[in-house]
Amino acid sequence: MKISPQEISVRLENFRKTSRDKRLPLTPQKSAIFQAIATSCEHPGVTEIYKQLKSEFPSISLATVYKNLKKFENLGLLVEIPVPGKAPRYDAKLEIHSHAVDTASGCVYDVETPKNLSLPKEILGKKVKHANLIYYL
Amino acid sequence: MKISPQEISVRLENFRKTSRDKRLPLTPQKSAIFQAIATSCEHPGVTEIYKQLKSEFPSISLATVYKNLKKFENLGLLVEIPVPGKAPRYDAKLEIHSHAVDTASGCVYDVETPKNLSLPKEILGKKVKHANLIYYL
DNA sequence: CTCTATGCAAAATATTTGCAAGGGA
DNA sequence: TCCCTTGCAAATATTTTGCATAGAG
Repeated sequence: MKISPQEISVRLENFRKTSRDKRLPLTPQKSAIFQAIATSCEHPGVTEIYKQLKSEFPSISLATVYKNLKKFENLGLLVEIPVPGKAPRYDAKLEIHSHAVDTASGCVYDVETPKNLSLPKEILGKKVKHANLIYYL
Repeated sequence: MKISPQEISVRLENFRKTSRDKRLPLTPQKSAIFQAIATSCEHPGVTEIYKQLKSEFPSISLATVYKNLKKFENLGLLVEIPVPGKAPRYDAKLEIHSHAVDTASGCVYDVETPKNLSLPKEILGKKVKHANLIYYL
């Protein structure tokens, strides 16, 4: 599953626009962290992002990654994808996601969401922001 | 949403049967932990379970709760419901079903699974044992 | 009797916070 | 200049592990 260059552009542009609108400084670290998520189909977690950026920013700290992820979430730029028994992953794609968890090996796979699944827009009077369908194999 | 007495019986019986089949001792703590989940529609998390059992078993340790939850999961007796930014909750309902997570309050609700959702029976050559659809509000 | 479970304490992980210095707009 | 951000270190929080003992089957 690959992300198209167009889709990546949309995500990055959205990130820059939001930063501008909220008058938030756009630092190299921030951009790199968001980009790491927006350009990846691996749904990286905190540790993966930290390790990946370590080469580009040798002095980057884990706290910076945590702080930025939290900020991005609050800004609605990304979504935390919880995976049972695993560290949460992050994704800049806001539509529904599906995962298949191999309960024996612990591996997590991306799978296509059923075409016939139409999500309710609201539940209990609240807007559905995101949905996660998890299969256990 | 309340759980019917019949449903609770089924869950507890399943728990006892599995323990017998696997020749696992059935201790009071274990039973209490499973029961706390099986009889609750609140989907308690580790801390809630621990606090709840503290009165019945003043010397129970958090480690025991963790160990048993992990064991129950491996036995397929319950399912972890991940909640973004919050501690995971647990659920003893094993059919394919859906949850709605209020990301602001952390509340977890049972909701009806869309009728039009037809799940694949197999993914990547492995049988789908269970599936969980989680909405984030 | 055998094997798993329990509970304690310690260790390992994971996440958050405070604060001084640095750097975008 | 004005804030926000960074990175370090320390503080917390969370989860796991080792081990001696207790207890179920």
